[in-house]
Amino acid sequence: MNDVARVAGVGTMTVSRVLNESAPVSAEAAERVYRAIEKLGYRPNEMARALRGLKSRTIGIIVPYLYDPFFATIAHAINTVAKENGYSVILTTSNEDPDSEYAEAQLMLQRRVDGLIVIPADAHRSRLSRAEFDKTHIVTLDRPVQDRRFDTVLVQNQSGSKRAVQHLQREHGHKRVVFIGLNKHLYTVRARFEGYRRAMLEAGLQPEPSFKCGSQELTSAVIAGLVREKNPPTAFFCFNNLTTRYTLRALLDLGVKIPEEVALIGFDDFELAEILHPNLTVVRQPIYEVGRVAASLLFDRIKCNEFPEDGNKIVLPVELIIRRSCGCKPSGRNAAD
Amino acid sequence: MNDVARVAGVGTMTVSRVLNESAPVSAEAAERVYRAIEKLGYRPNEMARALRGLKSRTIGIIVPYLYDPFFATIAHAINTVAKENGYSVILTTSNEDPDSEYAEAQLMLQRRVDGLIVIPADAHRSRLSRAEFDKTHIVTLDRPVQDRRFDTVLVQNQSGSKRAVQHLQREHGHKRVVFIGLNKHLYTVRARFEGYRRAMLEAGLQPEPSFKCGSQELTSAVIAGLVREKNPPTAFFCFNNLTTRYTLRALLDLGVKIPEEVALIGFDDFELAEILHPNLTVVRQPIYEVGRVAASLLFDRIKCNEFPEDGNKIVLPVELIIRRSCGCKPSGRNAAD
DNA sequence: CTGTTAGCGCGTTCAA
DNA sequence: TTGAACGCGCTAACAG
Repeated sequence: MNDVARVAGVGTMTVSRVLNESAPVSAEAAERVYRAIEKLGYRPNEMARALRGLKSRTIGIIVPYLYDPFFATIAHAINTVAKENGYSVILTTSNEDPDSEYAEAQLMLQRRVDGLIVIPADAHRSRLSRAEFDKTHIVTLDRPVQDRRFDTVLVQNQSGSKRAVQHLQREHGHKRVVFIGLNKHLYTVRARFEGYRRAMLEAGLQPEPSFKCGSQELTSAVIAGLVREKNPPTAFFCFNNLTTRYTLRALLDLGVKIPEEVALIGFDDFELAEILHPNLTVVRQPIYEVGRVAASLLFDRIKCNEFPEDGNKIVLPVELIIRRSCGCKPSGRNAAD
Repeated sequence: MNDVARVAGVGTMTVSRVLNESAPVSAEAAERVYRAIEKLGYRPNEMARALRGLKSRTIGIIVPYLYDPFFATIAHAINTVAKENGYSVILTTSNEDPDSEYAEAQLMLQRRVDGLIVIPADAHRSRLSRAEFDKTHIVTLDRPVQDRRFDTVLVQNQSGSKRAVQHLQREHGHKRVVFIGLNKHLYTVRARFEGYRRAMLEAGLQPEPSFKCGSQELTSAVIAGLVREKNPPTAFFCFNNLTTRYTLRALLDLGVKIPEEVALIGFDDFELAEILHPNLTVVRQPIYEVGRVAASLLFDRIKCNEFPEDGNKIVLPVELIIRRSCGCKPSGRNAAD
């Protein structure tokens, strides 16, 4: 910057002012500065700017995994909004481990991020509400934490699940619907199970969850056991993409026909759902939108620099996409909602 | 840091030395410093460290899109290696646009990244070799740029494609195999097409590429036209995941049976490939490995701080995963390779 | 409208 | 072994 100032024949402050448009500068001085910048290929050092005490123009994102398309899409959405706001994004993964999440969040603080967007690893053991994060804006998404101060973006997990299960019950007469979950620690598993449970209870039926479908092998074993029973389940409701895939695979290996022998609905839509045979009926969540909204919330906070007692809790709607795996005919119509 | 020094009753330099282990410090002084750090919850300001002229302990990644599982997986791999090296990652997307890529790369320089890993948007118009990047370590992957100085990680695009097409020709007797590409600008499209082309020419057959399958609609139109011909193609070779999906969807809509009426092999494996009906035969590339190797290369450069005339060019092997869509029986065996 | 002074938090250089 | 002074590149606050 000194060089620029010298070449332009002005003081460093004038250069700073030209760059930030923070104060009026005479047209000719500005012109000389621009030429000097061009000539020297000068770029301001963002580190120094941040150090000087203002904003780092950087936010952090912590997701469990990046290879999961759900999280990747969210990261993409956030990054897009960040760009629109002139921000950069530091991204890292927690591997669903609260300790790792905490360590990464601390590291981000050390890098002086202006805000943090987190998909919390474990709601119960989250340490994000510790005092050290008091002066950092935090938005959580997909899963909430207890701390009321954080803005949170969720989807209609419970009502979406309930609607899907009711579709199986009311339109297709299913009595024995089994819930396939990943594990019982995840907030989303519990919320979606609760929707399923209510639909079952309200229909006078017995909820039957399986929370041990964390791998293909486990899922295959569970499904095989179920299918071999005297009165096997006539439908499955799968918690997410992964469990849907495991269940599909297990059913395929067992030679069980969908939807003739058993019906299936999954939570979370994906690209190949309508290419699979049969097309999968799913509860679609607005993934990209979740990311966008979370990022917008964060930038609002950053702009106002407010730390409210109670953060916003935004719940985005989901949509039941009727295809064939539930037993409906290929009309391509959505559920009336 | 001043506070820590005061509480510990030492100078700031002693604190610095304890933190960096950059010089011997008496055990008792170190102990007092540790306690003061603990008490105050002190964390060093990474910005200031970076500003002081050394490393920022941050690398940048630029990928075209994040919602593409291929790129997301690579980002995940890089992030994992970065963590192992105590580095943070700034991540952004170029949207396949060289201008955007250039702008983002510049921004990363302003943030003083120690190195950059890029999936170049367009090999021909890349501006990564400009002088401003002379002092930044850059590794490219998936696609090369002309600049010989960069380390590059690629996969066997050409030989992998050739092998797949030869499998269609030799094991299943296909004569008319059509190549489905996304567009002709992408390096990977050209490389994989070249493998296909050679296989066809060596078999005395006419290569037939379609480079206009950039969307479902376009692909469906192309496939529909082809299928209606007098002697329609008996097999398709799809450039990547996306074109495979488009082609599959088009064939499905037209009611064409795979592999009975036409065979299909795609480049790049994906989770659902063995759940689809029929299971997809694919050329599998070691995605995670590509990311890992690229990151290792970058950290080697950062450690040695060398800027060689000629960078390494590493080509990772691919594997033909034989499933059912090529016409093979469901034996589950891989090709002999 | 413009330049000067000071300091953000750290690490290097030097002297004690 | 330790501390004091200086400067990395930038900008807020004040003078001019």
